[in-house]
Amino acid sequence: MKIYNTLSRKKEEFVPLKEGHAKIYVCGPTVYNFFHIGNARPFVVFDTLRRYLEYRGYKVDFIQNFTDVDDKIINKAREEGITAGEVSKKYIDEYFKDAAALNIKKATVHPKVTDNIGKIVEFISVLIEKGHAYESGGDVYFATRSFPEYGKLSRQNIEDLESGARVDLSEQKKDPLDFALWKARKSDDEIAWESPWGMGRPGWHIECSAMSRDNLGPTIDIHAGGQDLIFPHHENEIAQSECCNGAPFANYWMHNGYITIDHEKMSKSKGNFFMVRDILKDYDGDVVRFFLLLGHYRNPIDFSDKLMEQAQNALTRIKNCRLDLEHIVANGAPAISDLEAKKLESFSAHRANFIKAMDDDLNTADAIAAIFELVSDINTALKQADAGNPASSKFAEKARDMLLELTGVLGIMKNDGEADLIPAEIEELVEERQEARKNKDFSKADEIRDILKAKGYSLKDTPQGVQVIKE
RNA sequence: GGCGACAUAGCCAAGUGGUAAGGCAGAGGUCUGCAAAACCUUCAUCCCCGGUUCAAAUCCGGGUGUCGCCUCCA
Repeated sequence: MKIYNTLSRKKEEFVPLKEGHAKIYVCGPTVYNFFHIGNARPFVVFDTLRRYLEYRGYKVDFIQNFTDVDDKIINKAREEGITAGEVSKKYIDEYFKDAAALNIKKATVHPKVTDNIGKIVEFISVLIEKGHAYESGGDVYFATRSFPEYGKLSRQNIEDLESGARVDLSEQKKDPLDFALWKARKSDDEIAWESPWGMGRPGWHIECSAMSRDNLGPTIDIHAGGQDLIFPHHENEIAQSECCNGAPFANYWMHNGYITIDHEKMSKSKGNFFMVRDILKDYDGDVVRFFLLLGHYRNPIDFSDKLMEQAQNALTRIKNCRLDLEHIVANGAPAISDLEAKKLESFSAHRANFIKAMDDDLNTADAIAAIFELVSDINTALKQADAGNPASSKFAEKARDMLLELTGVLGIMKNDGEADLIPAEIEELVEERQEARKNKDFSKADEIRDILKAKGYSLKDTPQGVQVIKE
């Protein structure tokens, strides 16, 4: 598979450190609020990367951290009169609820900063010993100029950065480019830990370096996150890790594009954001996920109700196909026909196209197109079968399995197995309607259909009998 | 000022040298008691100007426009 590597600005063949294994670290959320659709994009995109690698037979170690100490968390705790720990615990729980709705798998490990203070302190100590960091008034700073390769990820020239840097006189840096590894406690109510430099807490960048190494070792295969993390966050991580470990930090850097509102970046500071929690009131989680995978992960996606509607309608086409197949699996003809067997064989071309697309830097848009082509072929086959001999259960089962195989890689259709059982009361009404139809009492039949609709069940009259769909 | 991305039909969106995928919406038709779904048909020459080439949406140069990073941010 080819992956676009931000480090080289090229698509490169993915060659893992160890054959058949992939070590991936994704920057996770700072847990002081529900996450918004922009935050959701990397979770969904890189979860899809993980699913795809697993589909291709890789064993994937997937680490996504929680930043559970930070100014924002401390401020939120003060506002609400609770502890920072209570704030982060709450939003970690909420993260898992929304993530589950979006069908995002749990990481292999979700390390938290507060569980790793000792390792972070040790990491910083090594940087000081090696002359890459210095203590100043209880703070510790990374000496940026001690790392000659600084700027290699973001392609920033260190002199240009210097001239553009904002000078903050309140800080005790030796150089404006230096950044904090450890922050001294400023007031007694602030959460803090002991360290060789006094009470304080880790800076933002150092945590990822420390937790990545702790879980995956000094060099990893893929480090991923949003484009806005390229500078300074990921640049700083590289500096810290490579200075400390004396080894390359990550071989591949992947960065997803932004979610925009009216073509402007969605961000918490601009206030133009939509929480996933709120979006889920109007749309299913799989629609949200599908929407995020409709475009290439490196391009921006504009979020709007209109586009969500489009995504919902498109996904419904795939879901309808699946429902139709399930109905035939249960009610189809017993024997598979030669024509059907032939059709099934031809479907493998769609699988091949799907793989080809995903192999090309995770081209989910093309992969989805392959799924739609499969859907079209299935629908056409079912249509043809209607004419003469009815579609068989076996055919429907095989076709459904392939559909679920591909949609499963993208995680766009929840596959909790069995469709919801239809209550006896509903079954009775359906029977009653069938009886009415048989007697050509169509007004009664339509009346019953309306009643069922009101109860949340819609009906389709098919050659294989009536299909009941729970909405 | 430094670095970077993008510009394809009404809308969304693939395609990086060989004559425009896929989806949504729309139009016409088939099927159906009706409905729903589905099926068939239909719907673009790729921001502008130059250049390279037998051949360019695709490469090069120059414009125009939109957006982003350089400050917490996915």
